[in-house]
Amino acid sequence: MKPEALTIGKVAGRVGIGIETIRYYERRELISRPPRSPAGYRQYPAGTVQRLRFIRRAKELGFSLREIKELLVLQEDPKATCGDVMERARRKLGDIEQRIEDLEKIRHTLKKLTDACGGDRGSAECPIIQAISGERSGHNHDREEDNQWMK
Amino acid sequence: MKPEALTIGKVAGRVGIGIETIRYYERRELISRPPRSPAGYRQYPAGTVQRLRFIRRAKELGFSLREIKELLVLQEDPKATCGDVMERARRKLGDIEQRIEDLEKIRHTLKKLTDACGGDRGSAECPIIQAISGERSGHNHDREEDNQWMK
DNA sequence: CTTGACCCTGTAGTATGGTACAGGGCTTAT
DNA sequence: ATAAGCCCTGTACCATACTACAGGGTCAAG
Repeated sequence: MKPEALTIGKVAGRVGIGIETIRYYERRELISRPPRSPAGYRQYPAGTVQRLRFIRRAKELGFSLREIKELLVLQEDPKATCGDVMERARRKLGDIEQRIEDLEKIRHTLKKLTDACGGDRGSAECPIIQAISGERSGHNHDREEDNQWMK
Repeated sequence: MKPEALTIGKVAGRVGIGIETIRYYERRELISRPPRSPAGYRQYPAGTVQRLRFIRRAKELGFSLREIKELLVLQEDPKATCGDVMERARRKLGDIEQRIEDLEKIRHTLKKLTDACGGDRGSAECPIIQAISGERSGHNHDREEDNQWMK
């Protein structure tokens, strides 16, 4: 008896994900089709648990399943280099930094808006509503679309 | 002839969105069903253009269509106060700040990882791959799930 | 030998925010 | 009067990452 042969439920338990998720990953080809028991049950080698943890952590780093699949291919390709991996990590880093920047702009605008609002008044006169409506107090009548009001 | 009565195409053009999007917003009840011409064409009052711009800008601030609908309801409710609006804006601000924080953690980890990688070596020995795999060099064998490896 | 816990496939639904037809009807300029 | 260019409804599809059945088979304990 090998130390291997985990049922899907055991694997799910060890990784901390659902059974359906594992089958989903199989369909998405992030893990390969495991051998089957005579009854047709999936029999996973211990390595699958590692692989699924890899997937989970890569997800936490913001990689999509599609990107994780690429990473897994690289990991197993003897011709692939560390540089290939780094390139992807760097691209993702750039991605993340861009998203942070975008969110910072939003944060800034939202902060200005909430600070400008006393909380009294009716909602129609609310400076927040008015700002979103485009009635900027600085009476600049925008020249048709393409304004970047959040600045 | 009133100054009103815009066809859906004109409205879409003025706002800079697609016709299908406007019909989608109608289904989502972000805009109300406009009156129809004898032939069944939608006839929009000029206010709809403003309303759609409101929607677009609120979207830029990170509000979902569901939340925007709430905002639009507040805007039209005479009993609603500015405080109701501010509450939503503040919640969204908190949201955004949380997302920024999460992304900062990711950014930090990703930066460490890319810095640790020379670009030489095969992909299997890549420190990035190894870190995601859970083979931390600091040989701390994690006690089964619930580790926060990104710290 | 029965019961409950587990496994199987296949399909469909969730949420989000649209986009893309198909198969018609209307309008407008020539 | 005819063709281009609008408009209509209804349905299906895109991506993302699952989740939830239905309807069945299998396995282990008592």
